[in-house]
Amino acid sequence: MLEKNYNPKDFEEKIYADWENSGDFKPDMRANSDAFSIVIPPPNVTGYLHMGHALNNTLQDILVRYNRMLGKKVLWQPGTDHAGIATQMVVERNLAKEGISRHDLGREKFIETVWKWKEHSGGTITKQLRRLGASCDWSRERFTMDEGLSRAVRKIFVHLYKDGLIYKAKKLVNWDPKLGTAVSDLEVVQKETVGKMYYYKYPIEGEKGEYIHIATTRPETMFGDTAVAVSKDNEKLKHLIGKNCIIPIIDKVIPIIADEHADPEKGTGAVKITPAHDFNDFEVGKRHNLPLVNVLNADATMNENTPYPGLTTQEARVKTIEKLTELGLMDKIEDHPMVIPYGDRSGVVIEPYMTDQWFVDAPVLAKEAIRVVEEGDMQFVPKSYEKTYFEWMRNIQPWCISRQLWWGHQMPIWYGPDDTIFCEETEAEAQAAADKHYGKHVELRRETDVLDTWFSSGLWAFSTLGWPDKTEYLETFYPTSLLITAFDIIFFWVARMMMMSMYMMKRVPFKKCYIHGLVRDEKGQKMSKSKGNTIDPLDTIEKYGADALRFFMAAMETQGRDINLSEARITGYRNFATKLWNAARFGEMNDCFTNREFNPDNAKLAVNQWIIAKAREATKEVTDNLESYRFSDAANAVYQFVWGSFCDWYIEMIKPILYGDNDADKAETRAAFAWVLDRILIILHPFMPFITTELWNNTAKRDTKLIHASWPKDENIDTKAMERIDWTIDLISAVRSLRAEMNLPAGAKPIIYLKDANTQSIDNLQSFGKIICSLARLEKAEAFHGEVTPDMVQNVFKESTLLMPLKGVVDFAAEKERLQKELAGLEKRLAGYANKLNNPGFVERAPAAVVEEEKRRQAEALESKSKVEAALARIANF
RNA sequence: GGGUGUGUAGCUCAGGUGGUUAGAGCGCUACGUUGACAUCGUAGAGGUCACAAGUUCGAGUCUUGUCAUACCCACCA
Repeated sequence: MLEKNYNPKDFEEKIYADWENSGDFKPDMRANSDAFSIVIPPPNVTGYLHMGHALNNTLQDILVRYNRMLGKKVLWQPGTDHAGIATQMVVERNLAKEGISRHDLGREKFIETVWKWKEHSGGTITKQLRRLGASCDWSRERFTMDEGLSRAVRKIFVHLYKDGLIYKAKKLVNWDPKLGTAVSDLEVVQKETVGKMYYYKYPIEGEKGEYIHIATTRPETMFGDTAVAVSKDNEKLKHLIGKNCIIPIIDKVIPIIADEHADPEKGTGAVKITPAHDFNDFEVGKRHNLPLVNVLNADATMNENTPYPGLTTQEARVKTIEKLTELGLMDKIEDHPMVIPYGDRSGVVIEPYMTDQWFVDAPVLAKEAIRVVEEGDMQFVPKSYEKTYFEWMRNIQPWCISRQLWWGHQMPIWYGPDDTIFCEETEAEAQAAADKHYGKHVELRRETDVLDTWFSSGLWAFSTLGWPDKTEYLETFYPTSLLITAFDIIFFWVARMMMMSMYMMKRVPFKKCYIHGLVRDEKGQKMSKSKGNTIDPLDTIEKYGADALRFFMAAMETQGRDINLSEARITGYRNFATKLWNAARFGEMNDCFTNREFNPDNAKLAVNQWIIAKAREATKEVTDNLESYRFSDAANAVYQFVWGSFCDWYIEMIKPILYGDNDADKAETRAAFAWVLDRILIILHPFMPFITTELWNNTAKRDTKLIHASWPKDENIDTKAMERIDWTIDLISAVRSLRAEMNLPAGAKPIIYLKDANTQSIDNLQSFGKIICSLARLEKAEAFHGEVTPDMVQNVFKESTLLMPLKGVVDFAAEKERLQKELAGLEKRLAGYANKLNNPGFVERAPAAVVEEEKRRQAEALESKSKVEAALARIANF
């Protein structure tokens, strides 16, 4: 028995628990069928589900469930990411509340604390994914820091190192002074700000009263200047090339050099060169062999190479300007719009900073990753993201993978007493290598840096399947079929997975990559905690059910576009679920589910043939659209079929049969109803797994669970059966329009005569007369005479020449009088408008808006007039 | 500066290779409690498909340009 009301909270969690406990998400490894696999984009282990996850995982689950029903061996591999920086920050923040820093604890204790915290609050997001209905094989859940995955990380690291593709170098990197670590280019966000441009001058050595004028946004870095550059094409300044100038305050002599980096059009034409604190200057420095002078400490305070050790850059800037002014060297200060780099996690200004770091030779790895996409071994959906990918891959820079953090994969690097590097998978192997190298036992020191989180994420597609071991799962499911992810992660993750897999596995990590957009708020604004416009998907699920949220995501997902969250729309899809629920209850009340013996190809009644054909047509549409990743089209096809065909027409049309007394017709119709409802449950299941399962379980005793029901393919669609009822529906709609147009009272039961009907329509009228009369509320529907083709009949409907004798139903005399009165009124109004608008005084002097309004009213009245005239003409016959 | 999108009904958006009358949901108007459903039904109003030129028998769809808008990358002395 179905409950009267659709209440998803009553069954969603129960149904999920049953799937999980029965192992329904596990692939049947013995099955002799194709494999389909997806690896989940691992959410942060300590994260919470947000709308982006809801979208991402709904799309994955739809395809996973669909492919499972196709009978494939399906694996959806779940897991979480250790999220180095993010997690370390959270734990540090928690410690800070107790007044403890990580340094108080020490590295080992701190990592222990993080693990404890992970155990404690790590399961949240996976529980939330279950609530959404994600049918991942949780028995295979992995974590990027678990032993197996760590082994994979060490192995590939050593491999890359020995191939010369990982190297250590002292380079200028993006330095996050708050976190005290290097970060990659991708982790830096540029923000527009209004800053100041400082213009001042350096005295020329040995030429009293001569100066070179420079401009900078960061005067405090002048103590790190090791040259001033001028273009050799700069007519005004080129005479200074080869001379020296003096950095004021510290009175340091530096050369004036020729370099094309100095654009005569910009600033003063002369550029101070600070190789240790600017990426461009670093390159200039390399070209001219300039020394590097570091002026900052790791926490971005000034160091002892400056007159202001310990001060912040801001404080030092003020002091420097004061001093320059005092020395009479300041020219001017101007407001200057500029872009400043910030750490995307820490939110502080990122400093270019000289340190020893580890790099992956990304330009080399990118080659194969580019080639396989060019050759179509991996395809982006939508295809346009290929360009973004190529653009980035072709201009890729070495990837800085070392982080001066504690939480993460410690690099498998050991140093000997003379700093010789030993890179091995285990400490024992490193020790052995070192002992051999030195010819005696030595003490080794392990590299303290950990790896960028994305290094381990880059291995996700194969490390989760058991690599480096040769496992059955790796054999069966690699390369994975598909990756579904958001566009903002193409560079971070997709690109790195491609590089890592091409390097290590010599195969693509996934054959296709579906990229979706962002979920924004109602107004199209990006959701963010700081704006306070985030909506918790769990709240939405609580209110409307997981099915409604899922269907919303599917229905809104059109390739290449962001989704604006709309509560009204989610409500609409909850209503859709209610509608389906009630339709099922209708079936139950009419005893449709007792006899499940039914062969749809043997249906005799036209309505049943019709709905079966429609159901098959809808199935094909859903199938085709899912195959081409057109989620919205697939969702809309089910929606239209369920609401527009099944509920609006089929149920209405079978009422006379079900309430009638032809037992054979009744039996067939009941069985057909059950068959169609089953079909709906099957094709809707990937989108709304909960309600469909609940209805499946409550409408029959089944041998197969819905989640494993087989997806219908290659069916014969009887278009003839569709046309007959479609014709009938058109006729009923036409009559209904006419009734409304003629203001017929609800109780009126007129007769219609179909003018010039042909044999087909005569036949249709005879077959469906009862249905037509019932749904259009007619006394009788009869054919007129003559030959008319079906599309001409349409025109007949259109022109309203459908004959509808209404004597006795409508008082024509009164109606005529009413219409004539209305016409007279309209004519009077029209005369008024014409009078006004023909008056030059009005047109010239009245405000334009008023004239426009008057014209609009005139047009409106004209339109009404023609309608009334048409109505009068129509009833003139009676 | 380089690149990629977007601009269609009051709102939010669909509209594979050009092809009858451009669609949906919400909102709006009128009617309706007819034995699944008011979380509903019936009917209806509402569009110069941003603008301009071009290709074509035919353009929302293709080309070029303009305007508006969003995002990505790089740089900014």
